Amino acid sequence: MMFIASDPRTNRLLAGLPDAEWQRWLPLLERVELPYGRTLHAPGAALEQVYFPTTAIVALLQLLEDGGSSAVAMVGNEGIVGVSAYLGGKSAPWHAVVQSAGQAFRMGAQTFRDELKRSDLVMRLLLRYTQSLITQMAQAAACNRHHSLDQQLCRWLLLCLDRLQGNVLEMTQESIAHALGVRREGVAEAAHRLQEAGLIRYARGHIAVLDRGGLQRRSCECYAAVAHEDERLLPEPVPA
Amino acid sequence: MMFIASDPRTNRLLAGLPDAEWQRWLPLLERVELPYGRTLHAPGAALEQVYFPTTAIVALLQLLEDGGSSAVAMVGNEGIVGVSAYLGGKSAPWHAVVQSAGQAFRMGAQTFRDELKRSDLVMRLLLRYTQSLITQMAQAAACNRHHSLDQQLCRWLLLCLDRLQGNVLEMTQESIAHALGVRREGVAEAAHRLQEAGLIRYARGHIAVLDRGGLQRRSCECYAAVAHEDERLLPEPVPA
DNA sequence: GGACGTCTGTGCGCTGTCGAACATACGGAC
DNA sequence: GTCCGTATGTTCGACAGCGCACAGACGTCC
Repeated sequence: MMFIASDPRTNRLLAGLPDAEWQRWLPLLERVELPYGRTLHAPGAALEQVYFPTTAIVALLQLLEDGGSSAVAMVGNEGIVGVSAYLGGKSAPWHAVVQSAGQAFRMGAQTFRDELKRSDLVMRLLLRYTQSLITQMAQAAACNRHHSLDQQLCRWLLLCLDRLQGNVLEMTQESIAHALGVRREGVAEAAHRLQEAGLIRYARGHIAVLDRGGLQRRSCECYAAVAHEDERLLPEPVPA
Repeated sequence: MMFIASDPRTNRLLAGLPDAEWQRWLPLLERVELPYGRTLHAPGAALEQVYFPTTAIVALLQLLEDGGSSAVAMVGNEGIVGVSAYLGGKSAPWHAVVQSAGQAFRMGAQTFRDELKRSDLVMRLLLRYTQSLITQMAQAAACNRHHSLDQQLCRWLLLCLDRLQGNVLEMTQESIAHALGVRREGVAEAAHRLQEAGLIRYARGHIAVLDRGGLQRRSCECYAAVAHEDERLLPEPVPA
């Protein structure tokens, strides 16, 4: 799709690095294309690489024994995939799966840890991101309990939209169902209602958002709550 | 109830401190009695104190605009209430409410931050706890989506039990309902079934666990998953 | 241009939880 | 002993989402 090489500083964490670190990190970062569906980390497996998405979106999925799943957070150009690298657990219990294809920059986990030891400022940047991630998870827990599928679909679309340029999402109802932990049929019905209302238009894996404000009004409070905390905690996005 | 002064090192994080820090921290810690229902932190409010529970249990509740709620994590003698103090957010979006009365040791948030700057080891201890907390939240999100009220009640009782000495929990069905984000009536029915099965006995705010193994069998996998990660990430509890 | 795989649409009965209304029971205060 | 507040028991219809089964519809590859 997009073969344009994205700027590493499209990623808000990389953009938030002090100049000294930025100069040092640049040669350590490797650009990678992340195809839809690629698994970046599996639960319990040792973490080899950390990823800074620029145009890709990664979902952190908690998988259950019965095959059920639920996204606990989404990571795009505002964050990093692989927080356990610095939290100290070496592995994490969730799957990190590419939800929307795109690019990311990656760094070896050990290199990353070594870098963190050198700069307190960078560590603080990452800790703030960690709080933003926790906020997403806490909100997801409450949202899963209380809000309707329709509301959650709107939330999910908005979260994706914020992490992409443009207004078209490349994802099937099946993959959304997996992320939300609901049936595909449920997503189909909800998506149909949104299309009827003129908020989106979709076909075979392409979802065009036509009325962003309308989505926000149909969404539960969870989207705004998370977005607001992100604003508070994370570095500004770099303007295109 | 319990007027016996608990040992600060009943808290596993305090117990995991290196000796030098332990000596320095001891005079900085203040013992407090935490009555049932006390709010330690409100969402958005600046964090003044951090708490290390010893015999108390604190629930982190995500509150929604419509009055709905859901516990995103539970903090007892294995943890600390107030992670945002070191994550850098100054405040957090959830309520920290005492779910089971008992004692804790507290420290001023700024004092705590100053101490953290002095020791990398302590920081690493706290980061590992952070991962354990994240694990709880992620599991809670998936659990809220997929598991039955019965299973979740068992999980909740077991989580509480692990953080207390003895086998009696002092909590009403109402407070459990609030924590799980369900109706009191639902908890009443589920509790009745557990009592019928001989797993618990309860009356007016006292719940005696009679068959812990039975609870584990009825619980969803989420309890074991969280307990296992705690084991992996946190310092050993000190033996009584 | 035909075949096949992927993506989406739609129907059914089933079940767990909700929301509301009400009944009972224990326990401390006076 | 009486009263009142708190904790618990029970039942009702309503409904969102599930699980299943199957039917189109579009794209792609030979």
